[in-house]
Amino acid sequence: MPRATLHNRQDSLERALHLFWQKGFHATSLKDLERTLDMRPGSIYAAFGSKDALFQEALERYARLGLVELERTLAEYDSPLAGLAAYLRKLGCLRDQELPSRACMLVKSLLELGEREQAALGKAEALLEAMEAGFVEQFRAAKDAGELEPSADPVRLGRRLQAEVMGLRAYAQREVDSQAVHALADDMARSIEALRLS
Amino acid sequence: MPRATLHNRQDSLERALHLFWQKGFHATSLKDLERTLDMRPGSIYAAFGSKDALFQEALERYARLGLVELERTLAEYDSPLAGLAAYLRKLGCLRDQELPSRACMLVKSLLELGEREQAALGKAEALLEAMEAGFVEQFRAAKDAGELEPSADPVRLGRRLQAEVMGLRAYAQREVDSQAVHALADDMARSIEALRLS
DNA sequence: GAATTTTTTGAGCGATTGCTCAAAATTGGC
DNA sequence: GCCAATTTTGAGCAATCGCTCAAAAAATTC
Repeated sequence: MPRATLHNRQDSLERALHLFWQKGFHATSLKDLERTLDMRPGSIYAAFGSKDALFQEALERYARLGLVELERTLAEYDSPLAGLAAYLRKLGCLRDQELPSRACMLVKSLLELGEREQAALGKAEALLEAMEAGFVEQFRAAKDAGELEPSADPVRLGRRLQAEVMGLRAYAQREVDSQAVHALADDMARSIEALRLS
Repeated sequence: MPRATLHNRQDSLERALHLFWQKGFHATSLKDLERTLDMRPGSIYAAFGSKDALFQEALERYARLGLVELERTLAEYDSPLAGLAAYLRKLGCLRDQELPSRACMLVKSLLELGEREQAALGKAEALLEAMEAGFVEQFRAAKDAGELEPSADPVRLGRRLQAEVMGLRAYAQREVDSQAVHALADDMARSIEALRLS
């Protein structure tokens, strides 16, 4: 058996994710990828197939890591509602970290991609739906635990939270004071906490 | 004086806005613009200077029309809070109209543009700030009218509403049931109405 | 209708796009 | 050290990108 592979595939994917998340699909050229991955076009195509396919793999990795982060946060709290509130506050602090972008890559893709990138767009939609399903499930758990009033609708609450997260992270992309984003996340977290019965 | 101008500048700008709003900056090519405006490259450049400059003009027109729509809605209600709630519900119905996109063009631009389009990006940020300022002003009016409790902070409320609108319209871009978007907008509107004192 | 002034045209520029593929380089087994 | 297997290379393709500019077309004035 011959020549060991020079580049770690996972590591290359991570670098590509970083680049796509920062610049978006269209603004990222293959030259950019060649530079960032330190790979020549042939190697990139051998490893990932096409720019579009590489982007889709990056999207999936992004969403998987995001879901892990959500579940890790929720696991720290016995109360489902407290977990969601903590998750929102954590999102409000994303701004302080050094990340490719403060906005959600799924939302960036949802807003940027068109019919010509339908496969990737469909993937982004599906991943957003999975995120929303996670929120709904958590609200259902809160209801089962008696944290919510019996008339509460977990589907509507999950949808609302999904929209709030989208809004929070889009807002965070603006060049506003870091404190403003913290306050916004806190306001949203309080709304969740206010749902708690007595 | 010679040759009357063949194309109405305002009309061309409107068509360009339509195209940019739908496809975004990067995915819109000059060939697309030539087709949509029915103008040859030379004419486009004579009229607007560059693709970037045309995009910026389109952004400004978009924001101006959006602000007019907001103020028209608010003017229909004596109560500031009722006006904002009605505005949210109206946004929830955007989906039903035949528009270039359900998402806000300012947010699309905020998430898509990078350093290479800094002028347009800065313009999008400024226009978003103007929108937020409008919300803040409305909450201040609500407070002055005694609709809000004295401890309410119009700046935080305006920021929150801005984020909610961003989230609502990003959510509406998804291929979800139209009824879900209506329900989401209604939930947000109720939150505004719930701020009203007794 | 000739002269003047402005608009419109469209071929085509240099640069960049995503991508291909034959050749070179690199490894392990013998 | 040679062979076989696999990866990596990078010149370069066809297409498209945003854009330019000399020439053609059109409208007004006299």
